[in-house]
Amino acid sequence: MPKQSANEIAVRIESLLKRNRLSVTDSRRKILQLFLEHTGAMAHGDIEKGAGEKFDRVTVYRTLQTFVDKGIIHIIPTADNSIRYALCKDDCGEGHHHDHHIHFVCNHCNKTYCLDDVVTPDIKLPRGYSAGHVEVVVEGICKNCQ
Amino acid sequence: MPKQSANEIAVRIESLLKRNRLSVTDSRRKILQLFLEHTGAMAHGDIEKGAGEKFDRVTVYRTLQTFVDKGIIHIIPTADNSIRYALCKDDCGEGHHHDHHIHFVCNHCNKTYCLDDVVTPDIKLPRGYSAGHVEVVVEGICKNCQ
DNA sequence: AATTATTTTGCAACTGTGTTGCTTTTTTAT
DNA sequence: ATAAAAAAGCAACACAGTTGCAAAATAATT
Ligand SMILES: [Mn+2]
Ligand SMILES: [Mn+2]
Ligand SMILES: [Zn+2]
Ligand SMILES: [Zn+2]
Repeated sequence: MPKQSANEIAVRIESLLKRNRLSVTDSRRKILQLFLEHTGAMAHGDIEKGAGEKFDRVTVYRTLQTFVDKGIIHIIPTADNSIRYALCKDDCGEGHHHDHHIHFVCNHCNKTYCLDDVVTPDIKLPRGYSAGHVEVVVEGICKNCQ
Repeated sequence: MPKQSANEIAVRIESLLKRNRLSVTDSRRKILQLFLEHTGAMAHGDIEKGAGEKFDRVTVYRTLQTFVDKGIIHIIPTADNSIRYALCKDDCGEGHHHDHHIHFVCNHCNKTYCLDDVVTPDIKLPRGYSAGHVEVVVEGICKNCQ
């Protein structure tokens, strides 16, 4: 994949917003850009800082919520109760997330990764239970920290 | 298993505390009792309410933290960022939790269950990643809500 | 391009959760 | 019974997240 110019990225961001019937605003552009130029997942704090204190805290909360609702980003649960967000790469849309990959939290660098190629396993539940979504978070040492 | 008398339970609680080298106090007794007479997991709020507003909020926090540290209870992560606690049934101890079961959250009654008999699956990770703990939370409809 | 309608933002104020320092009370050891 | 150690309660605080509302920005219409 050739490296994209800043302009190409901007176009891509705008089209992503329009495709989701969202007004194109500074905060949405900036926050989407952060996600695109970031590999791992981001905590709310990272995003607030990354946006350069240019936007109000409330705007960041509302923007993230909007993106989750539209299926643009998804939430990653962690044991320490600190929500992380990451871009959806599957065919998620308004009202339906289809993220079937697992998540990895590195104990060393503390980064959170979407392992898009590792699908969630089938879990055999006891009689009477029926499964909807399965969430898997693996904790360990990541590629870069070995 | 024969139904235990109130007295038998009290003895069991006290011995559990002593085994973990913890002073036997009212709050610890009461909170352990809540866990024992409860099937599912409990949120902090449930515990605070269940204890009958008899103890300070801070005491409840500190008691739960102590129990987690000692390997008496474990934390269950959820997507909505609300921590739940449940008794450890495996051989957990101070500094080492060994809870290898999965967790189930019912979308209907909103209860959280430890499925002690369902062990966490082996996850095949991409080259370079090494797994430590694996956390699985399944969301769906529970036995009682079908 | 200008006007209007709609949506989003920022601000302030508030709520809820969890933490910390310190004093008093309770529990444990002697 | 006394002394030492641990835990509880209180007050104050820090921090995350929410809400209502007026101002600003964006989108739709003329
Ligand atoms: Mn993901
Ligand atoms: Mn459990
Ligand atoms: Zn790492
Ligand atoms: Zn249920």
